[in-house]
Amino acid sequence: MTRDTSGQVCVVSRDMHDVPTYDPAAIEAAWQARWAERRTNEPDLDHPARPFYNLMMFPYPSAEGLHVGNMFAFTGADIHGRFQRLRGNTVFEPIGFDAFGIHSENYALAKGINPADLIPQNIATFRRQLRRIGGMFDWRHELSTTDPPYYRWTQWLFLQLFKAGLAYRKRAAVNWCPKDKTVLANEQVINGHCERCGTAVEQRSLDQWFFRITDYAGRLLDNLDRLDWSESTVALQRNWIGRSEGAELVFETPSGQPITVFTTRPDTVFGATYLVLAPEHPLVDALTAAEQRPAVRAYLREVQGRDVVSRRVGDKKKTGVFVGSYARNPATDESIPIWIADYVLMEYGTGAIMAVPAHDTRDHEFATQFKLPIREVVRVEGGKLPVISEDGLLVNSGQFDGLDCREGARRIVAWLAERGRGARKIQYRLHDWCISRQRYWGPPIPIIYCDACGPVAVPERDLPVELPFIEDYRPDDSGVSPLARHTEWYNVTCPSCGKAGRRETDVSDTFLDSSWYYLRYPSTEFSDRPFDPVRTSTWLPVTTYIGGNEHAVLHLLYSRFITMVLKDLGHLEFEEPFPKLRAHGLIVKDGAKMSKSRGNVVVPDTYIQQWGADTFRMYLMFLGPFQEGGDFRDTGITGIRRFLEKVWGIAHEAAGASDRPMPPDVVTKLHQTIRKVTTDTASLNYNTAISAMMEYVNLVRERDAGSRASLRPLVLMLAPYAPHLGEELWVLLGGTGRSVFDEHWPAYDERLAAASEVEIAIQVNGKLRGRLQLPRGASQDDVVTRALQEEGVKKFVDGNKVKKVIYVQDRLVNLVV
RNA sequence: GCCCGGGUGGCGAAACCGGUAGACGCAAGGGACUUAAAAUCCCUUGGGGGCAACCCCGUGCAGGUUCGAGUCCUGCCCCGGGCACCA
Repeated sequence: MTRDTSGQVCVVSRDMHDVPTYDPAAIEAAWQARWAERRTNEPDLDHPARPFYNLMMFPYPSAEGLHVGNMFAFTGADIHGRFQRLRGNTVFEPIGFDAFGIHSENYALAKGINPADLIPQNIATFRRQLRRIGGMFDWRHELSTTDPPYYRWTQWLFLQLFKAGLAYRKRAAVNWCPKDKTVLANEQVINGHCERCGTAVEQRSLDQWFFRITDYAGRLLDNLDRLDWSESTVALQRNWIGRSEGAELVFETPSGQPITVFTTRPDTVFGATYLVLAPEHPLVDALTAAEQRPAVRAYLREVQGRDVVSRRVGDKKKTGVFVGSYARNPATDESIPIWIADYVLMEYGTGAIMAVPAHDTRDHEFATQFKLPIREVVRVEGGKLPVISEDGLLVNSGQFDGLDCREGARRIVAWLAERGRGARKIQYRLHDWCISRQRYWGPPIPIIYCDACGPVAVPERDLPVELPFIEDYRPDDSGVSPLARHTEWYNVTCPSCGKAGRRETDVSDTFLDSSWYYLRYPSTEFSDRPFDPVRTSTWLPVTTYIGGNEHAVLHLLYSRFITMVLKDLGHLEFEEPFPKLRAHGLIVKDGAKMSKSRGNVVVPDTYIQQWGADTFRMYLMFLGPFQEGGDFRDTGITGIRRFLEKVWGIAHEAAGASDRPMPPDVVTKLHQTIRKVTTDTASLNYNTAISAMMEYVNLVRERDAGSRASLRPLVLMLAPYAPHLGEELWVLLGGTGRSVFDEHWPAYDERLAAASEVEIAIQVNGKLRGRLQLPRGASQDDVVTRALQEEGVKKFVDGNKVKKVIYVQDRLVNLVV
């Protein structure tokens, strides 16, 4: 044993001679330098043999640096890329930084630094860490969403949607902190209070930009069927899009304007005993009777005083007010009262509902509270109101009595449709995408307001609209972005008429930045186009996308939407950017998500310093299944290091010795190992692939069978996991050339992987009673004969007649007596 | 409430299509080497019983299907994640 100067314990091989110390720090630094110098990770993007676009979700460069969760994700994705390269693909593995947004801005605010100064520092740290872990990144194509040459095209993207009528302005409620005088994101509102100062948050109505993603809801949903995605991610998207089948029904009112409601249960219309409008519903004013006006006004004020978040929290007491007028139930022709209540949301359906208190929990609660009539129209045996089930029969429903709910729904909608009082309707839960942020740290929305022309697009030749450096970028009480205070930036001439105009001061959502970055990577060197058509057709859509389910809805849905729009506008030839997506699991610490506020963030740097990047990479992958994640703990990291030391040792011994033939059992094990490591690596089951390599190494050592022939395939399989050691040992075992990653993944021979002897389990009545070592392919008769000679078996057969024999070739025999 | 995961030794986990439960690794205990320790190497390690060969029990719980169930079915319980006054 030796100790090096850093005090680390270094292990020498069991033979003690000629084997140098495994020093990961030195090896890793040397190979990282060689990769850069030899351009090992820079594929020819114009002439790839077999293009393989290996994409991973780019990080937000936080001030804390890469955490273990990021490392886990990037390592798993990098192994995939390196494996695919060894399989003969030309792998493009880019990396970049998602550096705009409220997180950076809030952190900068807290520290009193300008984000324009802070972010480059953070990126430098990330870059250093990403190199240190040995990712196969093509740094030529690095991008940051905060660079003007990038966000120029983010703004261009906005303009394409604007010109296509897919971007529009609408007043919408935002959270407003009256003390900090700023707009808050929903995540910044904790139980109705500002996360910073604790003041109760209010609603404010502001004009905001929206993208019409709801126009694409059906397509976004239907395409999911033909994507090769992790099931968990698909389920999350389905949920989010939230398709509901039902009907829109029309209720006449005395105002002359009918109220349309959406319902998933048109079969219950005979039980609709009142209507409820959202407080923001446009007909509220027209339908309010004179004597109810003060009460309605008071209620609207009360609702306004609440924040956007707690409005949506379900289990609270119902509030509402009667407007003083009545509507006509289209099925019964009865007059039913019209109420307003904030449990009805303007953003979903039509902002109005027919209340069926007998068959909806919320309506039932409301009706009970305000003493409104409850009429049962669905009967279920033994059911107690409110009955929600669709497995019942209609009652109190005129000519539809006795029908089951589903059939009743069809007939009732058809009947109402005939009389112009309703129609079938598919409703989605998805809302249009609000992209405005009344903030500083984002790309300015490229619009100029002109009193004569209205909102005018900034001409594309004038892009980017650069984000000006503003010393004091704190939000103020105007409710608009601090950009408005920069007067020379703010005041411009209208590009259309030349008169005085004003710039849009909102910046766009950071999810817009990340909705197209994968299109940019292969084309970063082109300054005059967002993505080059040839490069794009060569490299896109993305071959494999690996990322976490925290982005299952927003990022992945927005990216799909933007790609569809670009296809419809003729800029792309495909409409799904990520045909294959794999979600990795979450790395937690002590059972909880890592977060700064919990104080359980694990910083990888010290581990890498102590153990080396190769050991740490493999340890993260050995923790559990990549697609499930797990709890981070550092016990056991030593096991991986010991494994790499063993490989190091036998490789050095083999390199110094003359070659000798492999024993037959080692040959068998080698082919079995190649088979298992190949399938497991391909399917991202990295933990079991590593186990298989360990088993192989254990056997090679036990049988003293280290040789070039037995170790070269191992080194090739190990290389994606421990790339620096892979390179080093490849050279040691006689490899020449630029890199081990220019070599070929080892092949296995199915015949050689078949062991000549197998162990067969003997069961009596399904219970294990013995085992037999037999040559592969033994016949049933032979096995049964041999089995019956076994003492342990005889005892349980006990002279009884064997009634039935179940034989599974080379595995098991079961004697039923 | 709805939608996904998951529940297996002291711990992280394996187990092809229903076919020998616990591979691989950690930790722990014992031994070898050493003046000693570390490292390394060897052995033991799901629970219970037995001198032993062996036997019984065991994959969240209760049933079921099957020659055979961690795996399939029915009904529950618990944990993690997502959505949620969505009509």
